[in-house]
Amino acid sequence: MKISLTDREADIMQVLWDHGPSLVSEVRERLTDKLAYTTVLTVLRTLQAKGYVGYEEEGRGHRYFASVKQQAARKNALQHLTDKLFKGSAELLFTHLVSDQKLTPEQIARMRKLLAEGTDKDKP
Amino acid sequence: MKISLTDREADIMQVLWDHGPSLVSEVRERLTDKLAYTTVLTVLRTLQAKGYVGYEEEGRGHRYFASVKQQAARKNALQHLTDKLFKGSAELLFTHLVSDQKLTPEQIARMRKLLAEGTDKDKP
DNA sequence: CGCTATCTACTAGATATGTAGTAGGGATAG
DNA sequence: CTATCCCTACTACATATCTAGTAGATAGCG
Repeated sequence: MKISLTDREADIMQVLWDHGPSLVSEVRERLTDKLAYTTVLTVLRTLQAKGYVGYEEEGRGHRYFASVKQQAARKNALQHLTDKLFKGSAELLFTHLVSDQKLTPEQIARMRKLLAEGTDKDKP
Repeated sequence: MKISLTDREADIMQVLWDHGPSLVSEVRERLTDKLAYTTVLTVLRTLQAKGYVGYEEEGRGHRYFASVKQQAARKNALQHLTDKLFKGSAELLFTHLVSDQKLTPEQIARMRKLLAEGTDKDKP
């Protein structure tokens, strides 16, 4: 499934991924930006219409849960960005990531390790 | 400057970055999607309003040019994505990049080299 | 039972995005 | 010169996004 989240939708999905199934009020409390209750509800309904969240009845209200994996959303967004601004080259994106961000030696070390593992996987 | 491009805007900036200052008709010809002349013009004017492109008179028409660097746009987009979907962690984004994309051994090798250079830069 | 708090559903309006048409002016071919 | 073509400016309109208000249901309190 193709997943495309707007900024605000991403904020809300983040809450659901981090905290699991939540009531509207719980999502609202956990958002950094303080929005009206109905605003949060509206976005949740948009997400539901898109098929990215579901909910189950709980008492008088609904408990919403993410129905797409964070991994999938990340992959989609990364793919989209790669296509739109990096000519489809993940390697090019990586280059910018390393050049622009100020990475600590520890981060670089971990990244190297990860790359080494990736190479090893080719000969199991 | 904060740079945020919509999908279509990115398409058009890409043409300007790749081919340099261009007439509307030239931009249009180079776009993958075939759009009406006026559509391209409208987007260029939006970009101009945002300060991302400028133009100079040329004969009867305008020759548009990017006034923001591709590097800057890429950095901004990467930063935005990192913030929105990767909890602000470039390292986390990198992890997904390596896991999700099918990278060739050559690409991995080049990435390792790049990381090695990054490490070396710390002790010049 | 009636009041109040809490929910959802529906509605609303501003702004952004995407696409394109019409009007009108200057250049150009005959 | 005049019919045509290319180009910009302005306008239009559908859809998406963002935010929030109003209406109405329900549940618990006293």
